[in-house]
Amino acid sequence: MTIAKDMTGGIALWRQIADAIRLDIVGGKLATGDRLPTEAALAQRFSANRHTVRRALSVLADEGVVGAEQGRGTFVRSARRLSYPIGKRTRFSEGLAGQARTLTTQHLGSRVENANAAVAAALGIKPGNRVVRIEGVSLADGLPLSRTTTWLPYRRFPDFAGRIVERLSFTAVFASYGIADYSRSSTRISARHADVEETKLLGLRPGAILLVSEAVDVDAEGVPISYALSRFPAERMELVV
Amino acid sequence: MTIAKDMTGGIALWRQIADAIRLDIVGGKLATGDRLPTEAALAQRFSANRHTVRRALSVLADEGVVGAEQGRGTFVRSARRLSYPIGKRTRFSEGLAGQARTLTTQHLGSRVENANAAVAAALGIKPGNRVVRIEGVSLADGLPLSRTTTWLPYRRFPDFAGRIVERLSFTAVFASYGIADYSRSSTRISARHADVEETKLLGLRPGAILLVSEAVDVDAEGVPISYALSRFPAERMELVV
DNA sequence: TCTATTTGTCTAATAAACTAGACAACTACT
DNA sequence: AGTAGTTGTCTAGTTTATTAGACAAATAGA
Repeated sequence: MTIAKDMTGGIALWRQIADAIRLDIVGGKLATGDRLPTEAALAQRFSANRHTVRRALSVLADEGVVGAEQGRGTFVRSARRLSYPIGKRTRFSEGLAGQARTLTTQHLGSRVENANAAVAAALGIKPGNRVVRIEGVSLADGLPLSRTTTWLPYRRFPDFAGRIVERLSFTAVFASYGIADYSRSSTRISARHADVEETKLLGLRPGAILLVSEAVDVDAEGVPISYALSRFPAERMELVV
Repeated sequence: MTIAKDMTGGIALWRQIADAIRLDIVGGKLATGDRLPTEAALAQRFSANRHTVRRALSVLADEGVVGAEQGRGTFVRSARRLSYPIGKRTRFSEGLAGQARTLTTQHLGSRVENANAAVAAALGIKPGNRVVRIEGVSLADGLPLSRTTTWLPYRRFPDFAGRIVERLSFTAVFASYGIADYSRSSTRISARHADVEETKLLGLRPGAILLVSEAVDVDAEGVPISYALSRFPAERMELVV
């Protein structure tokens, strides 16, 4: 990975270096326990000052990705990235089972609002129609994995918000509405920088990159039942189709 | 979209503002021809100086996303983002047909090398085995859409490099090896910043975000035939499953 | 024509990022 | 004990990003 020497892209040099090293680690070039090149060597590799490299390393140390030991070197601490499978039958908890010890979902709140153009198009209803909007965050072993906003048609699921706080999973609440099975109709994937709220809720550093997934689930008859906008930290997650 | 006021994340303020406005445009909040808020209003919205906003707008103007007109305001020029479909039968040219007038693929070169751990695992061969590596860039209406590196087992496809320059598509070359049909076995999707080479080849500005797709194609018997690492500019493309 | 609004351009000052060099503290090895 | 190599810390100077203010140039509408 080569990086841009001229700071004309609006990404600070220390961040480019941190991203490049993190990529070597999550990409498998450096395994857990490996010693990184010395600060001097990294400075030469990136054509940067040693202090700039140190700043990048201190960021990675704060993330828990590496750890420096005076006199010995800097070592890789942890190197795992979770995989989130996407397919016809995508279920959140099933997909990540086995990759983490504990998996929790926090419901941050919900409200009824009028559908904007994007939500209406996804759910196949008219803009302005009432929809239930649910905000949530999911965590694996205490580490935030995704920030999700879900919209559902109010007419069909008037008390969805009330039921989601009792039953823990969307699957269970859908079942309570008589929907035994549902499937994924489409998933759109994009990427962008995190904003302030996402940075806070996901425990990221400002400037982190998010994978953004927009998914529509349909019932057995093919009628849209939910539109979910999920944001995953790209440094901790990858999506698998 | 709220942005981080304190520049502690290594992303320059003008870039955060440019990203936020671009997101409003490709996300549909602003349509082609719409007038943006005035520079003063944007400065207030982002709690930044007008000059910082102007820098963000000049970047978007260079990208062709907006255009400023003295005395009148700044207007949205183009707002489209191409969708790249991913599924069991993913074919590059088919997927984008209809979204662009012209679709071209440039072959940047190829060579035979030894498979590293990642490539070997994807192709189901031993690390160190010989593989053909092919570099390419694809363009829609002259605008770069993806940068792809493909690895194939040398034993099975010794002259793949020679044939790809004559026949234009991978599908055609596979057919010349007697592979009438093939399908996508898995696709892993992640995101990161572009490096210098990718920035140049894709015609991006430093610091642009890439969607990274790692795909394995298999023949009718399920034997891996290719491992492709594609990088899409997140500002111009989204992936649809 | 006049006026309010908006983008374009210039100068200047402050804050942050980056570079440079020197030396201390610690480790591993001879 | 001595030495080479590594990370930790300090000072200082340069470049870049950001803010601040003023005014010119163009537009639209009264």
